[in-house]
Amino acid sequence: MKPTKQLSDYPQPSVAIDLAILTVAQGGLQVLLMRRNDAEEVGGLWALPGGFVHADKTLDETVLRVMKEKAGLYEAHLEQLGTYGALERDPRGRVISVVYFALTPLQKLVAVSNGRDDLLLARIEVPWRGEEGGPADALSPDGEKLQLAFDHEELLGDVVKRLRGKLDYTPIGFALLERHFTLRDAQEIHEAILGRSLTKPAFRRKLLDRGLIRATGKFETGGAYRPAELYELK
Amino acid sequence: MKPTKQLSDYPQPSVAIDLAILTVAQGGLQVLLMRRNDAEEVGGLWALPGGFVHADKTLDETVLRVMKEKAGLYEAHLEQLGTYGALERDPRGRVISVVYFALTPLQKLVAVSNGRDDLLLARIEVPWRGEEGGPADALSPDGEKLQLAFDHEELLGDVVKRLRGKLDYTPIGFALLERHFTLRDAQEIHEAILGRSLTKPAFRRKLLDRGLIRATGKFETGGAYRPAELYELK
DNA sequence: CCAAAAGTGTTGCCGTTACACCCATGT
DNA sequence: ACATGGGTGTAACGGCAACACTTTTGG
Repeated sequence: MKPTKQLSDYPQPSVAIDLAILTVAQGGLQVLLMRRNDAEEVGGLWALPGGFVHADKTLDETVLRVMKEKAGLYEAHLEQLGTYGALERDPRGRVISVVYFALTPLQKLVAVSNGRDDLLLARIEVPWRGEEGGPADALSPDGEKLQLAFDHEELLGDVVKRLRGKLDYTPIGFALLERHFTLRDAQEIHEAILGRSLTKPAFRRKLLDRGLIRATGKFETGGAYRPAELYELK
Repeated sequence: MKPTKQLSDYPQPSVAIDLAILTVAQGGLQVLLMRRNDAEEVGGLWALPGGFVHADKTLDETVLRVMKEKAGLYEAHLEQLGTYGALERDPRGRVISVVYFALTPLQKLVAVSNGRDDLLLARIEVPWRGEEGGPADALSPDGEKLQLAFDHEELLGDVVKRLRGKLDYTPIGFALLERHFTLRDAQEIHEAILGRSLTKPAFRRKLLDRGLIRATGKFETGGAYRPAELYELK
């Protein structure tokens, strides 16, 4: 922050962050989208929340600012995905975006998007399986495909790929659950992210044998039939 | 590229790429360092090659430019690691760096660094094992620890961590070998990256059973004792 | 024939899966 | 009592590691 000296004699790109806020609902991954109100090419399209990185702010500070100002969210599991620098990705000019994703349980998001017509929790649908990648589709609650601004479909595909890849060797999936959860909850989260069903006993033991979670001795209430035990992350 | 409209009313950071060019030699990971000749804080220190991203160049173009101009390398396995945006990481001003790493066989690098006293192939030493992370040390050929400019020690640690993590579920290690290689060559590469020894039969079969490599029918020449068969990546 | 390194066979361990079953609870 | 979902026992499979072993070459 002593801009007395010119660091580069060339015109520089702008730097922004884009943030994919993800949760699981109705058996599938969902992403929080925002309607652009620009008077330009992307006006009216849905897009990931984002914001420019100012010279006196770190990347993390900028992500937190966007998460709070644009989506009303104050904390979540945050992770950097990567940086996208294609020349024409933003029709307004040269913008390089550092992409982050946030994971949070559904309850923290519904309060936010309710009553705002510029925010939408959209279902993510990936047309691919396993190793490959590619763009992902965002679907409105009616089930119609939404056209996203910029390269955000590509980007959303990359987020899902990263998430699936890290799911079974990190505790990342638990960021989508409340502090106390049942094993069924955990399984549903994992199934929603992977897009396939898992066998119950295998899943249970995998979690327990790894020693990442701990039984609390408490049980869920209110449900019909036998209540399941509540667990928590160690 | 129609910068007619102001994208942001705030002062923007500069964007650079930093490139860790890695190879394996003498049983260990090595990185290509460059001596800074600035007249400022970092002058005289060793650092990763880097360069600013101009408004009309993509990130990939910039990485290729740096690799060619600064290190004389024309192709390699290239991968984006992440983006570093701490405020004071560059004492000259606010610079955000997108960090890449390149993997290439030793032979392509020795020709480059020979005869240039501003380039050095430094041994990487990581003071940690397994899951954890942290900064990595760069050692001169004499074995003395080099002080790196900026946050490059931290960054180098992150590169090694990523490399180790991806080593056994991607063919990334083969980027450090020539097109034809023996199984012993491959094992030495893997041992150098992981920093521990592997058992021969297990390693052989792991590679062969996965079907990633193919025997060529040719054999190495010139060595003493029994020649090993040459393999190639499928 | 010997040394050194290439390459193979056998065994056992361990994490994961599949399937069948028992258990606990609310209606 | 019964339906429903929670939770467990057991057996089989497959990847992987360790060890001992055989094979091939140069000297």
